Formats: sequence, structure tokens, C-alpha cells
Amino acid sequence: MSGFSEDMPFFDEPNARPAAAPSGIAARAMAARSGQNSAHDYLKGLNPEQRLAVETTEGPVLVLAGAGTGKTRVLTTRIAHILATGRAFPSQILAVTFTNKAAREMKQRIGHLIGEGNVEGMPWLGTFHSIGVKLLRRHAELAGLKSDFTILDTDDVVRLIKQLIQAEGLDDKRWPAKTFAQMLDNWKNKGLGPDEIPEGDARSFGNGKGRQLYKAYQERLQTLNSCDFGDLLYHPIRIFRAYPDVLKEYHRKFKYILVDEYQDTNTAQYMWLRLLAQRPNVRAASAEGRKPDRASAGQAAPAEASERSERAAVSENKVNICCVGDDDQSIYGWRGAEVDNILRFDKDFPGATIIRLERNYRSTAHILGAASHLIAHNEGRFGKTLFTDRDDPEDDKVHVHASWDSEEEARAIGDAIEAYQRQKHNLNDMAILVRASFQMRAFEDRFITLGLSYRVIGGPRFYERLEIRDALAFFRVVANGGDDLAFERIVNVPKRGLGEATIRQIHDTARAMRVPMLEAAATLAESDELKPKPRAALREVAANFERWQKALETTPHTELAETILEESGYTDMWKNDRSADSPGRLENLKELIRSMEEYESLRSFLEHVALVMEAEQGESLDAVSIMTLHSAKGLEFETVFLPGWEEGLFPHQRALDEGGRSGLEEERRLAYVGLTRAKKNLHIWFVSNRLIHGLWQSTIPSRFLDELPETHVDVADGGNSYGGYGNPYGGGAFASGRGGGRQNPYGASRFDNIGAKDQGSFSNTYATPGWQRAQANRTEATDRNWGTRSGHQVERIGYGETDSGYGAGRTSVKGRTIEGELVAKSVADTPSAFNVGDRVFHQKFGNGNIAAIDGNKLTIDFDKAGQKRVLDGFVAPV
DNA sequence: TTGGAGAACCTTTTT
DNA sequence: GGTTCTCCAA
Repeated sequence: MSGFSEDMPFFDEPNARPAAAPSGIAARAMAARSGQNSAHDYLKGLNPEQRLAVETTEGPVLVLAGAGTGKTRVLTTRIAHILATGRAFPSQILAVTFTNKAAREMKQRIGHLIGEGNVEGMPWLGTFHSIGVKLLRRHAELAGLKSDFTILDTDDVVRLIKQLIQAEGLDDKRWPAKTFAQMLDNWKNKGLGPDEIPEGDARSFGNGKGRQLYKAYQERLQTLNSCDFGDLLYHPIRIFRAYPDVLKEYHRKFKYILVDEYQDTNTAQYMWLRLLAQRPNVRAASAEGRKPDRASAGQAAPAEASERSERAAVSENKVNICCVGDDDQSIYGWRGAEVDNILRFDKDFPGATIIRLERNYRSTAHILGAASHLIAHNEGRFGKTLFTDRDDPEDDKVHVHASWDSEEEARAIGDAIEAYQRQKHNLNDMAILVRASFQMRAFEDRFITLGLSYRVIGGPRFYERLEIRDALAFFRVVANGGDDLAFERIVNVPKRGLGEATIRQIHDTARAMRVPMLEAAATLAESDELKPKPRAALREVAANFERWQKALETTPHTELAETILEESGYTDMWKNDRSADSPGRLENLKELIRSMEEYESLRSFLEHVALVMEAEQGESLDAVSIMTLHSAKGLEFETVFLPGWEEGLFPHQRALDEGGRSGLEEERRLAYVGLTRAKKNLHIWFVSNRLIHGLWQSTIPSRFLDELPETHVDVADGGNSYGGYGNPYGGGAFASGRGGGRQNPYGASRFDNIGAKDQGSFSNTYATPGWQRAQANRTEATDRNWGTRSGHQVERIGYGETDSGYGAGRTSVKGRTIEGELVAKSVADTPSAFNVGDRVFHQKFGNGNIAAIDGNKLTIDFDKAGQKRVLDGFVAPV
């Protein structure tokens, strides 16, 4: 990697004329004799497929790259190759990634190649959204915006929609703004404007006012000079369509397009790419340009004039698009990603070269075997077979462990990490990958007690913290006086006695005068329409912003930011606040100012925040990483822990409810992503009890455990204090899970074993009457439900409804689906055996007295643990 | 207008 | 269990 830069003499002359870059025939000729390029160091060490992917620079290419097959390396090497062979200048390359992390990594690697700070010489590299911003800033006026528009985050969007819903006279309880925000996002992800959304969608919200609201929303965004995330894709698409000459400009500019994680592109991103990549044949191009209807496409006229030149260009302008992806790692379907995009690539780009990378360099044969076997349960895939030459008998199998509950799970994983640490493993090489972020806390708690350093990636977002959002709102108003949403957020922060009534008045004045709220406030402050108190307060606010806005031109932005927080009284507000978290908040504010230093201006900083919503973390410290499976994609670790493999959590209940079969398959791909993150050691955990919505609920091991191949898996035989509960499968249960219809994972043998096997010191407590009853109910209930599955029947249990198809062992009660409610139901069918005042024992909390009974839910005053609500199946009379 | 108390909601994943 | 929302008293 390090030797690259020497191969690239042209970087010494970044201003050389583009004509020097060969294109068309010359390029093809060069490609044809690419064999000679072996002189380039960077091609060494590539396997034949990788090399093909790097060297097939002309025409459309799809690289199907399985996990750990060197995908990123191929992409960066490909860029290096294009540059080194003089096929294009950096600025003629467009490289799109899906996450900021990936963009950062690629930028780093390429930065190495072409020298840091060579901004002019960098390719257009970034996420779809960040490139969308770049495009939109250039052509903002074509979307009815000014180029200094603000990007709203989800929170702003929801507040804005709420206002609109209320303005329509709709009940914002019945029609939650959040729901509509999601609908909007879906539409935009499909590239649909207000007039293009399906009638059914339009009618389904707000008494049929869906379309109307969408329109009102877009208008409002325009007056606010703002756009939302979806617009960053949606506006460029519309501009490209309505203004062919703009599109042509980019056709000329970008010679090579590279796309990472192609399987995760949604429809809008796909349209965007196609517009950029697919130079239509001349006839199609001019036809599109002539279409009269496309918005106010007044500037389409030059289309005809340039037709001839385009015809000439077309023969040279081949579509040099290269998409890299793995259909087995498509995990963003819930966000509108279309796996289809990758599956039909060769139809979209005829004559595409498809290259498969199947040689895995990352994981042991056991890990690979487990992952491949699991993912084979999915249908509708390209089908790749990952292989490795690695065959080391010393390699560990994949370990499956059981714990009693999430606390025990955290403790066990903590112990395991410390054990690895004693064997001289770095914490940096270990990661815990969870399905849902709430799982993280148990680990954080435990690690704090242990004094084990950890880092949470993508956890509670830095920029989403209250104090940060407040501070940013101040900055936003200074940067863009038209940002009403930000203004509203902080006009009364710190408290100035500007309540709802005053804000409403500012709002109305702004509407009437057709000016931003800040301006309206300034006017109002000078009028006599307000009472003296709010008037004085408002006058101060307006004067402050006026002063700061002036200072924006002259003062360095970090200094200004500090001044703003001081003069507004915001820092004082927290200094006077005596709650426990105020020092932390002040610290965060300092951190915020510090992080601004890296940016040129307040505006560029704000843009970064809006797009990234993530503070860079110091990588220097040795720490265990904790993150969600989603954010782990693209990473690798020597040792990986995968906790929480239980039905309802993983696969997640909602994915099953909303996605049905495809939802399950996506969850399985997520599991696959998790498994393939590990290089050497892989530990999967599941627990029997989990605290969900404040209730302890019993859980069933994930079906994915059943889908792991026995030969590569080692089920830990309960090395922990809860002994016999360790092996969920009893004897040979792995075999029972596969082939033909699924069976009850709780084979009868399992419960027969209880008591027979050595249960460790807890066996006695398990044998209490309450425990036995709970087990009996559980076995019966699960058997009943599982039994129905083979016949594809749905059976009603109690008053809950079982979900159809794939949902198993779960019952939805009162509209809500609660894991483990099944147990409760059966117990509740028989009158509760408990009375208020009874003394009971709970496995986790010890002895206590029942304070209240609500159906099957008991409120118990525990001697040690205090008052808790638990299901009656989990306590036994003393 | 503010702040406290209680109710209601929630919990998948992210640009 | 935790957070946000709503209502009500000062």
C-alpha cells in the first residue's frame, strides 16, 4: 500500500490539462494491454479475481464480494489503478459509499496514495447524501433553494410536521407526526414527489390529507430554505431530469463511477446512479430533454444544440460504473433498500462483467462454515460459496453459550474478555455486537464495575444530546437567519419568560410579514404589541443575533461559538444547574467547540454535523468495542461476541411482524454479517430471561442457533454458575432442528433432564413449586404453539392472537406483542394462586411481599431489591 | 409562564 | 425501566 504514491507522477502536476488523460479508444487500448501493468506494486498480492475486478476498468462491472474477500482493497486499488494508468484525474472519479465510516476509511487510504491535503486532487468521494449536498449546493436555485440551505434532522422534521398537522386542523394524537415523517421518508426513498405518491398512501394519513400535507411540507421547507435527508437525493434526481444540460455536465465530468455496498441502495439512490452512469443513447437523451412536462424545464433548449456533440461523445463515453456489493449482507431493507438493484444489475447495464470474490481472507474455517450454513437458509440469493485455504486444527469452533439473564450474560462476556486479555489479546481486537442498542447498557454497567475500558460506537449520539442540540440551534440561527425551527428551539433558552403565547405571536407576525421568525421578532420587539417583559427579552434576543451574525464575518468561528454560548447565558444556565449531569453537559459543550476547530467555517461544521451526526472517537485507547450489528458491517475483529440470540430480539419481533418472510431473511443476513465479522474467535450467547418493558420475560433461543452446523459449533456445557441450564438443546438437538419441519427446540428431554443432571448450587431453587409450575406451563404452551406450525394453522391461545407464518411462540396481547407473554397467559388462565401480602421468592430478586396483583403481573416489595413488577410465573410462595 | 407530578409511550436497525 | 408528554397548581 505504501509504495503507491511513487507510481503516480501526474500528482506532481495537479493542474495538467484534462486532455492528457486518455479516454475512449486510448483507454481501451491501455486496458487491453493491462497485463503490462504488473509493474505496479499495488497489483501484487491480489488474487486473479481481485485483479480482474481492478483491471476491468471499462464498461459496467459488478463485483459480488462476499464477506472478508477484500472488497475495500479492490475498490481502493481500482481507484489507484485508474489514476496510475492515467485513465482519469482524481476529480473525474465519483466514489459513493453507504456509510460515513466507509467513506472515511476510503478517503484515508486514497489520501495515502495521492498525498494529504491535496483537496483539488481528491475524487468525489462520500456517502450518497454528502455527494447529494455537494450537488445541491451547486444547483440549489433549481430546487427553489439558496445555496446556504440548512439540512434538517429527524427531530426538526417531526416538529415541523406536527405544526403542519395542527395547522390542518387535524388531531396530532390520532395522526402522529412521527408516522408521517416515516411515510415521507419512504416516498422520498422511492423518488416520489407529492403528485406521484400512490393514491392509497395519500389517503391513508390525516383523513386523506396525505398528499396535501406532503405539498405543504415541501413548501414550508422551501420558505425555511431547508431540506431534509430525503431531499438530498430527491432534489438532485429532479434537477437531473428537468435540466438535461446539468446532467450532461456531470456525464462529461465523471469518467468512472464506483459504488460500495450496492446491495443497500434504495430506489432513489438507484435512480440517481442510473442518471449519472447511464449515458443514454442519443435518441433517448434528446427525447428526455424534450419532454415538456418535467417541471419548469425551461433550460432544456440547448439539448438539441448539443445533440451532435453528444452523438460524437457517446461512442467514447462508455458507462464505466463499478458496483461492489454482497446480496447476503443486505440489511437495510427497512430503510427502503432494494436487494433487487444488485440482482438485476446486468439488466440495467447490459454487457456487464460480473466478478465474484469468494476467497475469504478473514475467518477460520469454522466461522466460515457456520456463516455459510446459516445463510444457506435464505432463498433468492446469488449464491456464493466462500472458501478458505485455512485449515488449522488449533482453531476454535464457534461457541454457543447460555446465561440466565442479561446481567449474567454481561458478566459472563466480561469474564471471557478478561480471560482473553490475560492471554495477551488486545481489547481493540474484541467486539460485542448487539441487535438493538438497549442491549448495550448491561455491558456498559458491567464493564464500568470491572474497570474494563470499552467504547460504544454509534451509541447515544453525541450530536443528539440536549445541550449539543441547543448549542447547534444557536449556531444555526446565526448561520442561517431563516432557520425558524432552530430559532424556536432556543428563543426561550435559557428561560426568558417567552412562553407559548409570545412565540405564537412571533409566528403569526412572521407569517403575515412573510419573513423569518427572527426578523419578525426584531420587528415585534420594537412595536408596542407586547407586554414590557417579553418585549425587553425579545429585544435582547434580536440584538444578540444581529451582533453574532455580524461577527460571523470577522471572528474565527470557534471563538464566535464560545462567545455565543457565553453571551446567551447558555453556559451559565448549566453552571447554575445543580443536577448531576450538568458538569457532563458543560464538558460536552467544550468538546463541541473543540471539534469545531477542524472545520473551516461555522457553515461547513454545521453541514458535517447534519450529515454525520457522529463525533469522531479517539482510537488510541485499547478498548472493547460495543456496537449494533448494523454499524458493524464492514468491520472485522479477532474476537466477536454476539449476545442476545433469542426469538423476538434476534430475529427481531418487528422484523417478523412487518416483513414476514423477507423480514426474517433480512434478520438472517444480519446474523450472517455478525458471524462473518470474526476472524478467529466467535462466541454466541442467549439468555433465558430478559427485561423487556420493565418486565422480566422468559425467552426462547433464536431459531438461528438451530441453523448453525453442528460440525463447526461447540455448545458450552454451562461453565457458569447456572450449570445445567447451559445447554439449550439437550442431547442431539442440533439434529432435530434441521431438515424437514422445525421442531420444538425445547425437546422434552431438556426438561426431563432438570434435576437429573447436576444443576449446581441453584438446582434447589429451580425445584421450587413456582418454578416447576412455570416450566410446566411453558413447556405445554410452547409445545402447543410450535405444534401448530407444521400444519400452518394459527391457533388462538387465551385472548391473544398468534402471528401467522414465521412468528412462533409469541402471542400478541391487546395490540402489543410481548415476548414470553405466552407463559403469562397460560398462568393467567388459571386464577392466580397469589394474594396481596403473600411472601414469595424470586430467582433474581430474592424474598419479598406481594404489594399488588394486576392479572398475572405482581408488584412485589422485595427485601433487598425494592419494589418490582414481575410475572407471577417467576415467583414461588415461600 | 414555569415547574412538578403523574400518565403515556416506548424500544430495531441509520443517512 | 426510562423517557417524553400532559395537566395542573403556584
